[in-house]
Amino acid sequence: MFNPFLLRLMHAAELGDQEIQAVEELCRQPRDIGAKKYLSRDGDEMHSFPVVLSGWAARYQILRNGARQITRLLLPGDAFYFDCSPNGIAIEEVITLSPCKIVNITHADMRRLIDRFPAVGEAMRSYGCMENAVLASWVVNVGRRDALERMAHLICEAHYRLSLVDAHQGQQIYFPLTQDDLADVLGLTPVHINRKLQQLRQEGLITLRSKQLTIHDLRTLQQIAGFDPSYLAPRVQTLRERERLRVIAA
Amino acid sequence: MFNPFLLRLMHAAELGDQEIQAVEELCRQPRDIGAKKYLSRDGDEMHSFPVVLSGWAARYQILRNGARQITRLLLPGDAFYFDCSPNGIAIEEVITLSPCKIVNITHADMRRLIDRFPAVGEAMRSYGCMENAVLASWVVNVGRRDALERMAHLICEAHYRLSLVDAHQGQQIYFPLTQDDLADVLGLTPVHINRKLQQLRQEGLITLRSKQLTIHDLRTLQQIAGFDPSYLAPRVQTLRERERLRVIAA
DNA sequence: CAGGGTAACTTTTGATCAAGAGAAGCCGGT
DNA sequence: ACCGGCTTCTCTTGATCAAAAGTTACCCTG
Repeated sequence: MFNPFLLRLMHAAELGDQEIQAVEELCRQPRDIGAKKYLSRDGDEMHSFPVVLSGWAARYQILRNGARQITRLLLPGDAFYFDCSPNGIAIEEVITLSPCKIVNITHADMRRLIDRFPAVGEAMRSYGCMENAVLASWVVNVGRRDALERMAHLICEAHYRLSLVDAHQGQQIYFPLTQDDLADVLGLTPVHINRKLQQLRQEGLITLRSKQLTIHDLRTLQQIAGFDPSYLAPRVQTLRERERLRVIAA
Repeated sequence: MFNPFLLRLMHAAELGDQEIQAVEELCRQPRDIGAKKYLSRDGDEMHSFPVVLSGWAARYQILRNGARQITRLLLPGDAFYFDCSPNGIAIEEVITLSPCKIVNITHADMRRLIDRFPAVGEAMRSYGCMENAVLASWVVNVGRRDALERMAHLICEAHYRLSLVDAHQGQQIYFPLTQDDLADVLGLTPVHINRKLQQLRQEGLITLRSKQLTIHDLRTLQQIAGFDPSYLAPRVQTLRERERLRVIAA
């Protein structure tokens, strides 16, 4: 089993063998956890942060009127690292959307690691930039795109992000969001999601059945969404590095 | 003149005299810059990052259809640090919304500083968490709040963030956003912004004239917005530290 | 038989279009 | 430096329209 979190970091900065080994070390004891379990609750003191090694999770907020907005999707390789207020208190809830493999890394361990290997600190910063970019793209999505464009953009984003940590990823991806979840990601109602999903299906762009999403026409989907993956693109790698990445991912 | 960037970092982590001095060192050469000037353009290689010492700036994206969405407001003390793709290319544009005092810090300098003083690295991480939280709250704002609530929330956020770096801040704040800008922050049209602004005025909650915003009834505003500042709250400080902060801010 | 998905219909919110009033900067002239 | 007068942003308001939300009920499948 390869480690998608490590892969993320290697996309973000060049790591040597020692660094790689040290990161692996921290991911030793993953635990399996079911769908709809909390990884963090509002007000928790975060001595450690969860890292998703497989499965999907979501960070969200609930408003007074009961409305929910998902503010982030945690896909394999994603960490809940830049997600607490400066006083170390979790400000949002995180829930698994599917069965997941999770490892918890203490902030103390991470700090020690960064002190020893500055490159890891740089990789985390870079990872933070990526997260920040995704978040900003969500603001744009919800703020300025209509329902169909939002759906298309989300699908493109998910597909691209998954492809970064799983080379075997084809046009068929595991997509465990229910229509209710989608509504809470895109700031729409479930009924509306359904309609727009229909539209994408009718136009022959996707099929989505029992959490399997197949993309038939990525080009058109990107076209609709105005999707440009450069905001997620990994740093340019040397040939040797790319080779090593392939070995690790195998 | 105190340094709001330093203040931000001190809210985020406990810094000693040496760290403080070293940060001050990096902010030595601020430059004045007018309104509507670019601090970063799409595709720029970011060898350094701008820090806003006074004035307002905004990060935004433009869509194919010409629509603009502001994804972040840079207030005094804010840094454009977690805002490039992993390959170091700026992915969004940043423009000043008012005359600003800006200092550019090279990534190389920052890395050296962090290597020497891990506490600064921790402060930057913590600052990143705050940014991330603001971004997430914007997703919620645009995704699940109606026009009036969004306006109210933005005002509460701006007021609170400014109060963190300027102790003299009262209920009257400098608020240079035009109604067009507001529209692009909140994902609405300028016309609609105007109407909702009228409503807030008529209800006696605010006055806004020539870039001066006065908040008459913060409580009700927060009520409307469902605003809870804990996501922005600084880490708890010791009494001695708070004293020192006051001296620095004076 | 419950949860998730679909359909039809009504209502609301916010967008669009258009036109005019203020305000603020810019210019040349004294 | 001071002053009209011009241009260009901003802001304001009304009328009309479309997108998406609310509501309710039905269906399908595990």
